[in-house]
Amino acid sequence: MINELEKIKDSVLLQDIKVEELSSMLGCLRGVIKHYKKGEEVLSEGAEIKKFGLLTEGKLQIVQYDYLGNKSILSIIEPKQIFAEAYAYVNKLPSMNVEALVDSTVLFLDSDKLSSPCQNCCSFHKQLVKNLLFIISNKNVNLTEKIECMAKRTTKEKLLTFLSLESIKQNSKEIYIQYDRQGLADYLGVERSAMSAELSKLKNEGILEYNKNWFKLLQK
Amino acid sequence: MINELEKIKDSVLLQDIKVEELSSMLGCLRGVIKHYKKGEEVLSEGAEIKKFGLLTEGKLQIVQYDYLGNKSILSIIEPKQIFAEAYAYVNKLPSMNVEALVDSTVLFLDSDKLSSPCQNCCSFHKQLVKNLLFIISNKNVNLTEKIECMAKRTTKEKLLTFLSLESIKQNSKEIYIQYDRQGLADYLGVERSAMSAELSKLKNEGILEYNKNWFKLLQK
DNA sequence: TATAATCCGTTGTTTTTCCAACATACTTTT
DNA sequence: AAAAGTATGTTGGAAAAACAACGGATTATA
Repeated sequence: MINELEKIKDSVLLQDIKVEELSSMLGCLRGVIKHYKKGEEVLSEGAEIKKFGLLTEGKLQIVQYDYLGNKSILSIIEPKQIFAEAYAYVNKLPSMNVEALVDSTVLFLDSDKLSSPCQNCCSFHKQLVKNLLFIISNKNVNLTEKIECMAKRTTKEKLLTFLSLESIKQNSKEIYIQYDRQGLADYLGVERSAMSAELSKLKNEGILEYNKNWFKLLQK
Repeated sequence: MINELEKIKDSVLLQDIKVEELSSMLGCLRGVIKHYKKGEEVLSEGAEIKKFGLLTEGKLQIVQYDYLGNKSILSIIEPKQIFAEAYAYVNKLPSMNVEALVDSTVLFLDSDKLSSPCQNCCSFHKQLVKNLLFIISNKNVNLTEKIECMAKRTTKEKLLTFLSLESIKQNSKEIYIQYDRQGLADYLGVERSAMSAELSKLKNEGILEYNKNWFKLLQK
C-alpha cells in the first residue's frame, strides 16, 4: 500500500497534502487497491459506482458503445489520473466501460467519504475537496472548449477555433499541439484526410503556417 | 436578504440544508447580493472570478464571441441555477460573458470559502460541497453526452444518438424532448432545415414517428 | 376574428465533407 | 542502409450538409 502511495503522491488529486497524512486518508476514504490484467474490465456499463478510481500504474481506456454497437474511445487514463468521478457523484449509471490496456493497478476511493468529512474534520479533507473540484471543473472547461470547436459548421472553422483557443492558452501566435493529425481529426469530429486538405488550403491562403506539431497563426 | 433566501431555498445547491442554517451560511460564504438591469453585464470575459453566482430572480444568458466576433449563446440561466462555478474553481480567466436578459438579482458566494470549511466545520458545509459536486458532475455528464451526439458524422446519426440517449433516460421508446426544432439543431450543431429533412426521411424509413415534441423510436 | 409572428417542413442549388485510393515523407527496426 | 511501418498530404467522385427561399400550420397579439 505504501508502495502505491509513493507512485501517486504528486497527483493532482493529492496535491498539497502531506505525505504523512496520506495513509490516514486511505483509511478514512476506504481506499481499496485492485489489480487488473491487460484486457480486463475495470468498470462496466450500467454498474453502480460508489467509488471513483485513481490509476497508480498501467494504462486504461474509457470506451463507449453507441446504439449501433460501434465502439469509440472516449479517453485514455494515464497514471495519477482519476476516472469515473463524475458518475460517482451524480448517482447515475455510467454509459461507458473502462478497460485495462496493460496490466494496471487502481486505487478506489469512496466518493461519499470524500465529500463528507469525518467528525474531526481532518485537515486533508479540505484540500482533497478543493483538488477534486479543480479536476472536475477543469474537465468541464475542457469539454466546453471542445464543444465550441465541434459546433462550428465547417472543418476550416473548427480548425481555426481550435487554434485560436490554443493560441490564447499558450499566449502566442506560435503554438505546439499535443495531437497528431488523426488525433486532431478525432478531437474535432472530422475526417483526417479532409482536415489535411483544409490545412493545406489555409496555408495557401496565408492564414496559417505549420509543420508537424508546430502552427503559426498569421494576422489578417 | 431574507427575502432572497426564500426564493432559492429549494435550489439544487441548497438542497437538504435547513432553512435556519441558510443565513449563517451566507456570512460564512461571504454572500453578496447584486442587482442588474436588463442588458447589463453580470460577468465579463477575462475578469478573474473568485465567486460564483446563484440567480435568485430574473434571467441571464451566457454568451461567447469566437475569433471572428460571432456571438453564440452557450446557455440560459434560470432562477435557482448557479453559474460560473467551473471558472471559479480552475482559476482560469473565463472566455465568456454573462448578460442579464431581464432585470435580475444574483447572490454571489465565495468559492474558496465553500470548499474550505471553517474551523467549527459547520454541518451545512458538508451538504453544500456534496450539492456542488453533484451539480458540476452533472454538467460534466451532460457535456459528454452532447459531445457523443455531435461527434457523429451525419445529421441522421446525431439525431438517433440523441434520441437513444433520451430513450434511455426516459426509460421508454416514446419520449418528449425539451427543445423545439431550432433548439435541437443548435444542440446537435446542425442546420435546422437540413435536420427537418432528415427527420422526415427517418419517418419514411419507418425508423421514427414524431409529432412536435413527441418522438417514438420504432424497433428495427 | 383578423393580423402578425413564429415554427416547421419542403425543395433546389451550392458548398463541404466523406471516402477510398494512392504518393510521399518520416521513423523504426533489422 | 534496406525494409517495413507509420504519418501526412493529395486527388477525384459520391454523399451529405449548408443555404436560401418559400408555403402551410400553429400560436400569439391587436
